[in-house]
Amino acid sequence: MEETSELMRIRLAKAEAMRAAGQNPFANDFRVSHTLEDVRLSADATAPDMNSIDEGAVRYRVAGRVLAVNDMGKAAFVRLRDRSSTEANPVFQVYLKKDLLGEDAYDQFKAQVDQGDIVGAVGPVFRTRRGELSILVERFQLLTKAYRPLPDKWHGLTDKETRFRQRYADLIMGLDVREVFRIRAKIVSFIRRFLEDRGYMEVETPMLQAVAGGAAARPFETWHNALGIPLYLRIAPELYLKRLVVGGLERVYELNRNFRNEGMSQKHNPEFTMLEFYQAYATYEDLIALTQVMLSELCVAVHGRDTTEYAGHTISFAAPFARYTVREALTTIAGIDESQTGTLDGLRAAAAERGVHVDPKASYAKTLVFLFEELCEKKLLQPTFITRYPAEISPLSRKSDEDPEWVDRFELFIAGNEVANAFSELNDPVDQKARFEDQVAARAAGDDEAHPIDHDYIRALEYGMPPTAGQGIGIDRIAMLLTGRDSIREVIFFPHMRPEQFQSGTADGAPDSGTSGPTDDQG
RNA sequence: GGGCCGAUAGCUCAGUCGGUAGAGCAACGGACUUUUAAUCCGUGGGUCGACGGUUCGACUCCGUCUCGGCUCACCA
Repeated sequence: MEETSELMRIRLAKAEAMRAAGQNPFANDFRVSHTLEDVRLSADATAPDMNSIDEGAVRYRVAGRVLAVNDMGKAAFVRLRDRSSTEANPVFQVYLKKDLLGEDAYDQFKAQVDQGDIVGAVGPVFRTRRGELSILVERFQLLTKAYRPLPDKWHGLTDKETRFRQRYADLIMGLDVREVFRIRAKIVSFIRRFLEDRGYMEVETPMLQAVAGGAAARPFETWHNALGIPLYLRIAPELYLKRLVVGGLERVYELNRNFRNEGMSQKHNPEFTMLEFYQAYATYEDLIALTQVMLSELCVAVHGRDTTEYAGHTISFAAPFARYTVREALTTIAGIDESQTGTLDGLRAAAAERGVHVDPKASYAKTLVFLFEELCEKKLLQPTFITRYPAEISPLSRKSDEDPEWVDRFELFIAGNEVANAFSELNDPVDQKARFEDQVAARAAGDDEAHPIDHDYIRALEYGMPPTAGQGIGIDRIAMLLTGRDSIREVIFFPHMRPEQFQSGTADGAPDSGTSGPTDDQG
């Protein structure tokens, strides 16, 4: 019988008492005229003291969640929070006086309202003796009874598991959390505007794909009953976006979710948000220029300046960003002799000298990139473009005109993380088919992340794709960077976690409701 | 997957070298008509993550498990 806490039972009883008195504890007949911040902005300079309120003063109709109540018997301050609340102004207080509100209404307020409830209040503004802007309440209404009590008003929610599982409670209490997601929303809308201003069209391509291509990752697999076939959640939209470029759309972008069935960490969530954009008649060099402008303007849009603080470092988005080839990075950043970076034996020797274990079966291309990731990546704090990747590990990239062993590709690193990957697109269908076949061979040899062949994509290229450059940017990582968060879970509303085990019959009785938990023999 | 750490009231935490637990906030009753984490007096609230073992006795010790955090590995 302890399924419902004492605190909740008391609140349920208060709602029942309201119903018995003909009142609705979940009313929806209150209209708001101003957010709490609107009130502050429109009245702050002019608010009179309580005894000087003009008869005809503006009446504000506000609503919000009750964060705290200071009850002084025949008067009370109620502190409200709404969508306009910020860390600078976390609550706005309204003042209830028994003589003004009326005895019945005031007694109802005291009998009905708890912290956490959502209420509406109407009245003129005034300034208290201590100088705080407040509303003198002439009408007060409980709009939504909260059955569950709020977390500690001083400490808020701190347990990360609870914060992520009950993001709603986290957002009620944590104005800094709201701010993170406001910045994230701003990032997304800025990028959309930025690309649309340059003639890009936003498109949506399949998330359920018969061939999960466009990247090297393990996909989630599902089953389509009607067609009787397996389908995969996309690991990237790349191949579909390029089909649209073949179709003549020339500048397209998609900003949406990808899914990868791989490990979770502070930097990886099974579903994550990726921007991909493609521009015909452009090269990866054009995208380098575009990316510098996009990111520095984005940073200014978010912070008002082109720098951001991350993990104790000031990251500057002032163009031009640093730029190295993979080999140059190994020389300049890891201190490997240039002569060693040109051969597999040289790379192996350099790795051995530094105590880095490399796969003895790995090719020159794989070893080169592996060593870059091991020795250089984490050191790239300021935005840095790394170019000239090996063709072998870039099956969708255009080979360099000067040297077909390399491709016209860059990755962008900031604060030690890869945030973008871009290249001039391979648009020769014969070459693309050959590269796919190499990948098929690699898969047969045990590389389960080798790219699967996509025959329809080859057919699309056979119609002719204009010379094109394309880029992917990890939006979650950009959001981490611009909000100073060290975990991807802090910038995703509902990060994936193992499902909670609920006891059957949670809130109110319903004894034989749940029990649907599989009673399996531990896996 | 490995290592380390954690799980005690609604929330934030303390605690018991083994004798079934405390504080603050929240709640409940009372006082208080300008408070600012309001204040003052009083009260209730816990299967101490789960299961097993040792023991006269386990919240505490041991084992297993669950969930989470950090970290390493993996992962463009």
